[in-house]
Amino acid sequence: MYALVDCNNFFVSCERAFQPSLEGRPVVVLSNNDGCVVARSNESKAMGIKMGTPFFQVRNLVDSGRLEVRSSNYTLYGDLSRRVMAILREAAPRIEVYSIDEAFMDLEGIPSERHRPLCLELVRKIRLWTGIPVSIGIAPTKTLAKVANHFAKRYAGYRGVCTIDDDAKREKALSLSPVGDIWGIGRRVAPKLEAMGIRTALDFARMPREWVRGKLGVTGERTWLELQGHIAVATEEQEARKSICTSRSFADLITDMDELSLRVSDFAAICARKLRKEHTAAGRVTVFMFTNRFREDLPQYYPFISVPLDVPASNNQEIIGAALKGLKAVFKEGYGYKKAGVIVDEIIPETLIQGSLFDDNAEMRERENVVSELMDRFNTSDRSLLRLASQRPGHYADGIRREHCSKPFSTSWNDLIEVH
DNA sequence: TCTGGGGTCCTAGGACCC
DNA sequence: TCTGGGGTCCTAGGACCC
Repeated sequence: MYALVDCNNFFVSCERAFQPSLEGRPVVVLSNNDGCVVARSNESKAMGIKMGTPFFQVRNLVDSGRLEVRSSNYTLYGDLSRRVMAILREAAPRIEVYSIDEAFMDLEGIPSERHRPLCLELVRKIRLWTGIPVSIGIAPTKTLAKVANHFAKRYAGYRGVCTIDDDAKREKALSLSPVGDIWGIGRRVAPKLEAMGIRTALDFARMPREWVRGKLGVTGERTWLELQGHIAVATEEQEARKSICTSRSFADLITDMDELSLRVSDFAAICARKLRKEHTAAGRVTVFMFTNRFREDLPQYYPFISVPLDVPASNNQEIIGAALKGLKAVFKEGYGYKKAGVIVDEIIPETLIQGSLFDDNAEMRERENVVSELMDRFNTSDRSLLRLASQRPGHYADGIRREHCSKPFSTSWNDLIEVH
């Protein structure tokens, strides 16, 4: 059996954990650059505010005092996530952190009569120790655990924990779930299924396997199997990521190559830092940029360029150097850039780096690696005290709109350094 | 005026091989 | 005019997730 632990309205709950005045109020948290609504409290959901709503469409509610708003504060959310996951790790032999606010626990080895009491205790403990409310769904497959979690979240009677452990419960739950709510059935496929009269998860589960395979491929077939109670979505060991992307929208359009270079340098430095943190190196650096697609009155340009590295690297000098080389190759004057980003991929463990036959810079690389590691000891994920001259001074979020940001309540080391 | 960011997997088709 | 069959690997794009 699996238990899916999912934090309720996670970003909003993180804000509430340190600002009790938000409790019981309609609250939304915005995406980077204060662009869209990405998290909502139950109260703001009840007001009809949809996920992804552009902020300017609900700003009047904020101005008139009917809605609370916060810019996203990932330092805070990341820290609280880490604390929640730590509690789960103590409770179950194996957990898979699926996203910042969700984890699957493998309940193997725990007697079934203990499942619900254990999970009820976890709900209580996580709330008490971190301030975050969570819901838990228990079922024989991950997809069914997702379904159970929906019910745990929706109906107070479950006290935060819902179990699907027999066929009657399974069919009842599926019959009450719209097909589009199933994990793995997305925006594109759901309308097609509905048009064919498949409206609930149970309708879908009752279609013949071959039909599902033919219409939706192996991924659809896996979802179908999981709804029957057959495990088809495996628990992967946490492997190294295959790509890392750092990108941001800007508060204002950037027209100047030098200004854009500073941003791209920062994005590349953040990517390189993440590589080093995971003890990996990338074989390719990709740079992209976008003009503002909503400004149909302005000329549009969205180049995308990859720069291969002779030898996979993770130091700031090489990653930034490659990114700037790409930027110079595609940058064009006369456009207002709204967003840019850097992707590093072809990632391998640093222990597997092989020198190139034509690499006569091995010694220099070694020095650059040492310099980057030294920088890591002084920098945080928010701010670079040590940086290359091509990067910007100040906070990484400078030039990105964050007008409603709360403090990093649980990780104030940053600010202490600054005060000293 | 204002519209996010970061991932994974699968598949089809092209390049290339024998 | 005629010009096979069967693989693998890579990549771009689509679909999905949070």
